[in-house]
Amino acid sequence: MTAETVDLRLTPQRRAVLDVLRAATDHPTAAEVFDRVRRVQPGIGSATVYRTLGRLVAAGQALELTLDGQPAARFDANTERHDHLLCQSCGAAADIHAPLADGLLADVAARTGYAGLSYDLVFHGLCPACRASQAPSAP
Amino acid sequence: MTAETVDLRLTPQRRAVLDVLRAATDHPTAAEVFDRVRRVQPGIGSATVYRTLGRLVAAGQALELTLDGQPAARFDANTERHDHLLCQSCGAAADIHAPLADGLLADVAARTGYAGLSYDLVFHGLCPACRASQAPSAP
DNA sequence: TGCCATACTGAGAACCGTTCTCAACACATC
DNA sequence: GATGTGTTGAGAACGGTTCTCAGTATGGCA
Repeated sequence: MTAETVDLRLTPQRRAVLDVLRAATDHPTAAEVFDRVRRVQPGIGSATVYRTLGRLVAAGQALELTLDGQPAARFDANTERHDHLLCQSCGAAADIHAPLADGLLADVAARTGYAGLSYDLVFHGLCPACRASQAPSAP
Repeated sequence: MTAETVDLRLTPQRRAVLDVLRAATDHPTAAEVFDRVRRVQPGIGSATVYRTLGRLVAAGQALELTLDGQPAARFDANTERHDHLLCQSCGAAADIHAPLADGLLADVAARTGYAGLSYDLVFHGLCPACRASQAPSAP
């Protein structure tokens, strides 16, 4: 099935949420998605946005990320296998590819007896902009 | 400093929270910690438990984990570098060591310009018990 | 075209985990 | 004992999310 062939009725509200998510590169929270969707669908309610995000995640059309220390979930329309990089200072979240060593997943499965293993890998650090702004200046 | 030398006054309430956390192997939520602490300190309030957990995390005496799809944070008194394994069916969380390939962190830092990188690695799968209970039985 | 069953919507209440506020208390120091 | 500081417990408040429900839109069918 193509990315368009969602297993749910594609109402204008749902299309708007999907469009906002696909246009976003900053891993918006549900509240941010709601905000952006309201610009094109002013009458939409927050329940609809939450419901739609949940459906999209369930249908594999979006990913939900819960990042340490952040109360609100973030959403990502990039459903390709990828990892995340999080700035501890400004909270920015970026996508990155940092595949695990070959065999690590199989090794973990063999050691633990778990089946159908997948993983989430999140890097934490200080982004270049925050490094620059926090660098100690000469006195 | 030793594990006992916490940078805060060690009141009976704080000791009880720390004891509960150290005795736990199941990554309890704050509510679960509260529940267990109340068995030994019946008068303790939830605010004290949340405050203490926050202090312990800030002091490096405990780790806070926020796991995808679970609204409540979980706590872990094992502050050694380790990863986690999460059962998608029963929600059990286990500790595991699955170190990243040498140089991956440096590679990510070099590629992205981020500094002071650390990471969280969480595996998802079906634990042996859930596998057994969900195995299709012959008709 | 009209009817029906079903799915979807928006508003707001409810819920849950967490944090805040504040008066009372405990403790160390003098 | 007086003082200052940090801690406590109760409960209110908060933010994010889900639930409820009446109204509406949609698709299938005759």
